[in-house]
Amino acid sequence: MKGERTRQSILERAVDLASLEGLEGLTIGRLADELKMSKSGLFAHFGSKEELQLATIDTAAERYIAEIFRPALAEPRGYPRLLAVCRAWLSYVRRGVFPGGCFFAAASFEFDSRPGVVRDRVRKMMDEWIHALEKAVRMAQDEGHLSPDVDPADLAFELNALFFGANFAFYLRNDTEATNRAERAVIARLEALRV
Amino acid sequence: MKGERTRQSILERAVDLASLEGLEGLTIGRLADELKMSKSGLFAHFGSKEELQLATIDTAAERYIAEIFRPALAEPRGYPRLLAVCRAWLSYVRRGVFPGGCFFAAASFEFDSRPGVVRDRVRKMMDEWIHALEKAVRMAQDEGHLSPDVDPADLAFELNALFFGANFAFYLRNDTEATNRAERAVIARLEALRV
DNA sequence: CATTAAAACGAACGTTCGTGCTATTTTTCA
DNA sequence: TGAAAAATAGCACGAACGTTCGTTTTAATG
Repeated sequence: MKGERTRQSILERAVDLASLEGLEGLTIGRLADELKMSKSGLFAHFGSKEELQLATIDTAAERYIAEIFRPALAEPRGYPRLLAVCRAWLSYVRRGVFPGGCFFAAASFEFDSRPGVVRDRVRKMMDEWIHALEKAVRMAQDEGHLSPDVDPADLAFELNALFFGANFAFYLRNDTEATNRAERAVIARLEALRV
Repeated sequence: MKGERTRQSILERAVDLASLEGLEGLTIGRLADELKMSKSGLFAHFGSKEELQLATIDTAAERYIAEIFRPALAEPRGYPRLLAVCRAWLSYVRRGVFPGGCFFAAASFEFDSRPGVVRDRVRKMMDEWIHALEKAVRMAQDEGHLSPDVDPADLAFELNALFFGANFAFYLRNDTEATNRAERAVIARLEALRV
């Protein structure tokens, strides 16, 4: 009972720290210090650093879903919901939901060439994300809101690229216009496909 | 004399290693092992890990420029050269010029929220890259090949996003269609702006 | 060929990493 | 309230980290 609460608070911190320092730069000692716990006490919750990393990814996924999907599901399916997902993504960058920028963009580039269970988990999450985007596109087509000619996988690829590009320009280049550029591009692309 | 040659071979290895493990994951001991050198002998070339990281970034930049710009400069300025840069970028992903995927995409996401001279160097390089892209766009406009209505910064943002998106899909998701999707999107966007 | 400077080495420093024990404290529940 | 269980702390470990040092090997030069 108590353990579960502690575990959750450890993971919330771990997510923030990992978004700043990377999943590999995430360190048990530093995490314990920040939480005023002993290394071993914290460690006991996970049994290995790898398990901590996996649990951190899962916790970040919950935050991601809560920020991106939950609000969009309130919109009617089809074009409005698709647009809501896009807007939610850009708002999530602007608001700095993760202090070091999108957790999954960072983890994706950190682990894209590092075989192992951590990479597998990141990849699984990103596969699900892209498939969810494709599904949103397909629904907009099914509702007759969007041209049936566009390949959902292609459009999902493009939208995701604009999101990651906004994250890059915003956090590395401090381009305060980044999310606006991305939003204009998204809307132009979607409006052109609207039927 | 000899030292300069050694230094260069160290840096070439360092670039490859850093593209796989990250600039922070790049380790002097591991690098020395791979090159069958002593840690201290290698270390003496740089004086600190930070200096090694900076030199590694510069070496990666040379490879980047050689792969992306050099071939494009052979094309006539304007639309052909702009398109050549885009094609060069996607080819550079497909051919795995860096074994762990684009060095600068990885470094950008690794250091986007980590103040310090390393971040500053990565940012400087990426600023130059984006400005070069904007310049290519502006030249295409000046030549009368591309609509003057589009903001070069906006278009450069979009193109770069598609490149990074291709790198992401190719290396993390093993989407072999990634570079084709990106190429289709690039061409569709540019053709629509052609005058 | 001898001299000198440059380059590489091996050993050690203090620190931090992840992990394994054992003991102690805190929480839970009959 | 007291026994059992869960959670946390303390301490130690071997390995790896970046870095420093004095020494030895190699290369360049008169």
